[in-house]
Amino acid sequence: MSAQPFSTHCSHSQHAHCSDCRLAGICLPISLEISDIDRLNEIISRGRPLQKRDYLYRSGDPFHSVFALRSGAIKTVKVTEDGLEQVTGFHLPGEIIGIDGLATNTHNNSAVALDTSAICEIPFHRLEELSVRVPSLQRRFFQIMSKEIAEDQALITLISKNSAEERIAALLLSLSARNHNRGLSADNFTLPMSRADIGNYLGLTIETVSRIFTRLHKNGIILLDKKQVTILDAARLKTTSQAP
Amino acid sequence: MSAQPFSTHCSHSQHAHCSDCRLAGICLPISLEISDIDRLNEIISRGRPLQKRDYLYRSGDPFHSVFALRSGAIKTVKVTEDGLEQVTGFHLPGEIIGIDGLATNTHNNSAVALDTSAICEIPFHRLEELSVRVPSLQRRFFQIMSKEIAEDQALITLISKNSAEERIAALLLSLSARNHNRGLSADNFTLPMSRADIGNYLGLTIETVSRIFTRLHKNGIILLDKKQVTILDAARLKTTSQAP
DNA sequence: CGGCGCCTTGACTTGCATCAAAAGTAGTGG
DNA sequence: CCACTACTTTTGATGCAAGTCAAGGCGCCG
Repeated sequence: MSAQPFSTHCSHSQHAHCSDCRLAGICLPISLEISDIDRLNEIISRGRPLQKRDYLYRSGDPFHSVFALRSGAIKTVKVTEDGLEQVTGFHLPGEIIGIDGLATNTHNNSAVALDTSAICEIPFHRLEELSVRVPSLQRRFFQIMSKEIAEDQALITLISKNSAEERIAALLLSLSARNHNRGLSADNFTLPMSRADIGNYLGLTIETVSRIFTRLHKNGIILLDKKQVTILDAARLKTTSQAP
Repeated sequence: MSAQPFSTHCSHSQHAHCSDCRLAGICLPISLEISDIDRLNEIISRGRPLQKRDYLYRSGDPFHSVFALRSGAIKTVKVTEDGLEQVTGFHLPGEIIGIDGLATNTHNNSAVALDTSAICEIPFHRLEELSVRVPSLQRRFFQIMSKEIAEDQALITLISKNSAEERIAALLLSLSARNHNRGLSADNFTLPMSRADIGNYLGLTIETVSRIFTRLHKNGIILLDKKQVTILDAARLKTTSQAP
């Protein structure tokens, strides 16, 4: 379609190829052969970027695709019967979103952009076809689902067994590790979400979140300017994340 | 092997057939054709019952089967790095346990009998083979996995947004509904788990669990004798389970 | 009978929520 | 570019739900 060369490394490009993507090492193509990556690439469509607050999908939407996040950040949200929102996860580039709709053919979460976000859309029926020929892709899929379960269970444990300070320290460490995993700085990154989102996710009020941040700051463990976090003492952050 | 006829309805029998099982309507065979149930039945093995406190599998065990609970009750437990236990679910007859090991080929939860429990073991590689010929079985499997995700997310919401009283009321209603679904009384049942298990599951201390039970009792909402629960006022239990 | 789990009850403490208000930041339009 | 409004974050003061500590009851089994 475009004369733009495939070799671009701009993560917002709508014309990249999976094998060129900076995130190939952590995204869906993990452990695929080059030729399989080509086939995967063919079924992926790259739409326009989402703006902050845009929905990628809404609870109740019919399920026909899963999505890979190329840049930006996404939160997934579950709305309860009584209208409360529960943030169930924050998603960074290289992560796969949307398998939640697989069973019922309907998404039962909503996914919202926290920032301008570039997305790869992967039609699920094509992925299923491809899975038949590429067993490692099928396995990769089960991995993603059960990673979701493991993360949810880790969050249950975090919320029910840890103090406010421990929960926030754990979240910072998780974001740090995931940034590091993407080849970015482990000690210096931007929080893509609001304090309200953090509070909602961790079962705390926004006031408590704020107070804990200033406490961590005063203790010389982190530096905090607006949404920019610098981890000054990762070791101490680790210890404060652990239950006594 | 045995001369015992297949028509037995005793749930502890090691010689039942899926199509005879009282739980056929809610267990794995849901929506299968008779002939498919036969094929499913052939790959299921029914071992001796587990005794209270016996492990069905332990975290770290190699994954080769999923299990259907025929009678009794099972809790699933996740052990964190720092050695704390988190109860992640209670499982009643007709429910499927053990898919958590699918991705890594290793169970990352443990499953413990809360009571004498009869189990059907379903070797996963045989199930996969059968799935190829029986698409509805494959779909059923995805359903089970994503039901697990939905339940975990519901628990996250419950713990992070609801008071102690609301959490316990919600648990009682869940147990009630699941009993009813099995054709048993919705208003009168036995708690298979200890107060400590309930507290662990809901993120509460055992003292709080006990106090809430006596409060619900004093308010005339439930009757409680040891582990025997009678729901006197289901409507009021429902309202106390909801956030204000 | 005595010892050991499990559960209940009471008195006290505390971490976090709530309420309230100010300070900081962003978005909009004249 | 600044003024105006609206949202987000911080900070402080106060109250309460649930945790902690401690003691006693009850059923169970050797």
